[in-house]
Amino acid sequence: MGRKPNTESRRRQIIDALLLEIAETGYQRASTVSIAARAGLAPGLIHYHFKSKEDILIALVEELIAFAQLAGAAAMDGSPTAAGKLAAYISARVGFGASADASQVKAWVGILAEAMSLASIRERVAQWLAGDHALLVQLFEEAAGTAQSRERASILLAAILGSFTLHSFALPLVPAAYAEGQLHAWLKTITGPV
Amino acid sequence: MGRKPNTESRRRQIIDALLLEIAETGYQRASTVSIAARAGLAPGLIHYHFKSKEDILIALVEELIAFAQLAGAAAMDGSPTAAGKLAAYISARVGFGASADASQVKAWVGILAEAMSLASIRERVAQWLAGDHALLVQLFEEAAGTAQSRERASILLAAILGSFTLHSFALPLVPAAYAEGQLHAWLKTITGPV
Amino acid sequence: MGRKPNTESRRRQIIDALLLEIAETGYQRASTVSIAARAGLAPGLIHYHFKSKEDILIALVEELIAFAQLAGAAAMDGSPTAAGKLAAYISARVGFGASADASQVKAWVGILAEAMSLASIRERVAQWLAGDHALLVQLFEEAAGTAQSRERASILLAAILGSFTLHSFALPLVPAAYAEGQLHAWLKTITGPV
Amino acid sequence: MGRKPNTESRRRQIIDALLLEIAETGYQRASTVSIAARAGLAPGLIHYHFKSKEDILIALVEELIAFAQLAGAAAMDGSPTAAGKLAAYISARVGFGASADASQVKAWVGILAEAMSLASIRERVAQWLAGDHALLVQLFEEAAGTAQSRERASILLAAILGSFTLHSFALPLVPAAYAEGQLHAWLKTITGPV
DNA sequence: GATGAATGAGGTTTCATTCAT
DNA sequence: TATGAATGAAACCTCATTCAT
Repeated sequence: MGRKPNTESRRRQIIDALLLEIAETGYQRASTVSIAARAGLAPGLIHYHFKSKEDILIALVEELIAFAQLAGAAAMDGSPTAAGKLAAYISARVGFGASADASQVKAWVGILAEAMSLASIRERVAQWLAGDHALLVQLFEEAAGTAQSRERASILLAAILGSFTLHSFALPLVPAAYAEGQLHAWLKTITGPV
Repeated sequence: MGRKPNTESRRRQIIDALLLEIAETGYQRASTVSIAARAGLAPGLIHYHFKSKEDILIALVEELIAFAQLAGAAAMDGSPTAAGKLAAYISARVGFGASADASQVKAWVGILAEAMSLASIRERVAQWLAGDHALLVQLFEEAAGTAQSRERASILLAAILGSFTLHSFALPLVPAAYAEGQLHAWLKTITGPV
Repeated sequence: MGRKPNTESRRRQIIDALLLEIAETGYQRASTVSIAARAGLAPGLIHYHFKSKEDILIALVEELIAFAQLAGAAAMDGSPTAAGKLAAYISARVGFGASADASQVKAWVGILAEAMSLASIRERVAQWLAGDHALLVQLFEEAAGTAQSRERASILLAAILGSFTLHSFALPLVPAAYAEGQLHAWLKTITGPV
Repeated sequence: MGRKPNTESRRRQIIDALLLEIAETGYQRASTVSIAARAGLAPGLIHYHFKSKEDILIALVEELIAFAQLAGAAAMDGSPTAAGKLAAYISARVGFGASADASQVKAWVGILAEAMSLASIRERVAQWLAGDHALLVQLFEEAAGTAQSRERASILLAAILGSFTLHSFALPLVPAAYAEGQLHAWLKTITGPV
């Protein structure tokens, strides 16, 4: 007796709607009403399932981070060597365009922007970036020695983040899948051929 | 009779105030009142000198682009070779920390974010990026042949943009001036030693 | 077959929860959800047992009035004289701190406040006050003659109500059980020693 | 040149409007829109002159307290003796009905109610009550010795507060100006005839 | 040019009440 | 009876823009 809880599916609906809204218009321009409309829900329902608009964003960020981490871990598991793991990491991060969702990339750009002014988001994203950075530093050390491993990890992270931004601009003369190829080529200059 | 026009200095005051506001809280959270307060002006003056809030942002973007182009041109002028010009371009873009203002970098990140949802800004920034991209393509062709020049120009742009974003997070373990060194090193693997 | 009705106990649960909510945050700030939570019930149950939120308040007021009347009647029954009944009435009303619940006093203050703007509550409370006032007038007439009996009944009622309010502020320098002693002393100046 | 500030008169308009709203419907039921309407102002103007709705209430409380303190001080100044000051204090507080505004009394009842749940108001009112209490204690000590001075100050304060509440109910059989007479009579039983 | 008040649309959030299960 | 989701009407507040002086 009693009604079956459906909070989980509703939360997913709302989070997905926010992702699309961010991809199209950005977090600030996404109103709770527009989010509800896109999710096909009544406006008041948003705040039944989430404490605040910011809370939805936090949930979305958690989900995207979890997704990225799973994808990265799965890709790296296939390679026994540090150099191979680095290559796998690159492919997992910038190998979009084929399977991965274009909206997700755009949403990431919007989230990185929001992180500049929203402390809760900034901290969570910074924590994630720091974790990835530490992982990359370790892999570079194993694959190419201690020297410059922190610098290399940094420029790799920067190039990945920047490729998201550049991708969002959809410049006509920027080739479709340049990032993966270029980063693999750069990696080889450091670790040698796989 | 009449007072001497001070529109130019007032506009500069307002634009500068917006830059700081964007760097600290983002464009959307910067209100016209807060911009005026930071500029030390009365709120009503904002719309006397600018048609709208968006107009201030456009003016700021124009100024930042002009500044970047001047800096880039000045740096590249010193080198006769294409490889040298590429190196100079890199230094001009990511050699911040020493001279350039940290607020400017943060403001760029905020502007890139705003470009995602504000058409006028997106178009202007896209045009600028496209121009730089074309320039880089040409330099890579001169310095290293036709093959992959568009890909190389793209990853370079991405790395530069991403280093702005990463810089804004101020992660503790990211070295201070990694970008210039790493990008120069990468450049040498393509153009050979200068 | 069927379940045994538990409406009465459910109603009591809800009414008790409202009392605590009013004592802590006031009637307006008490939401039906928070009342349900405090009662340990599902939100939907509130409106199964009560037509509206106001209805719960009305029920609570009825209960508190009934409680006060019972206490008063019981106390006065022990005294054969009018002066004794007045003394007993005073003790029944302001002799809190010992047995009576501090929450009840706070709730009364909140209810008196709500009576200012909620007609249904105002009328019920006014009716009760009028009844007590009439009773006090009669007792004062019996105990000290007709003159000023209405005035005396009024100031006594006022002092009792005000002591509730003052009690809620919990001022450090207000003694714990001043009201009973002072009102008894005042009473003696009118009726003479018991 | 430039527009003349009129914030002071606007703030007064808004505060006065809130007083009437509280007297008629209570603080919680007074919406910012209804306050603005009563003041004859546009809704948005409320938040130009006040940070929040609570802020208006705080300003109103400050004004009412200042008014009460002035009235009390003025009245007490006329009497050289402690007993006379006590009598003057009583008249200043409960001598309403003739000149003083009935709305003010009702507003006080609403404010005392709000103090139960709004910390900022509670603290300010408590501070005021504590101040008056201390003053009364001192006067009672001068006029009638140390014994019970705190108890007497307390019951006097309670009777005053309660007479406000009772006044708001406008019970038909409660005489118009009972409080002043009864409290003066009570005072004489303590200090002796003036 | 300059000032600071005024406007009103729109945003997020709360919540009493209803309803499907 | 009971559950918990759903609804939609406010509520408070923000703010770009306009206007009177």
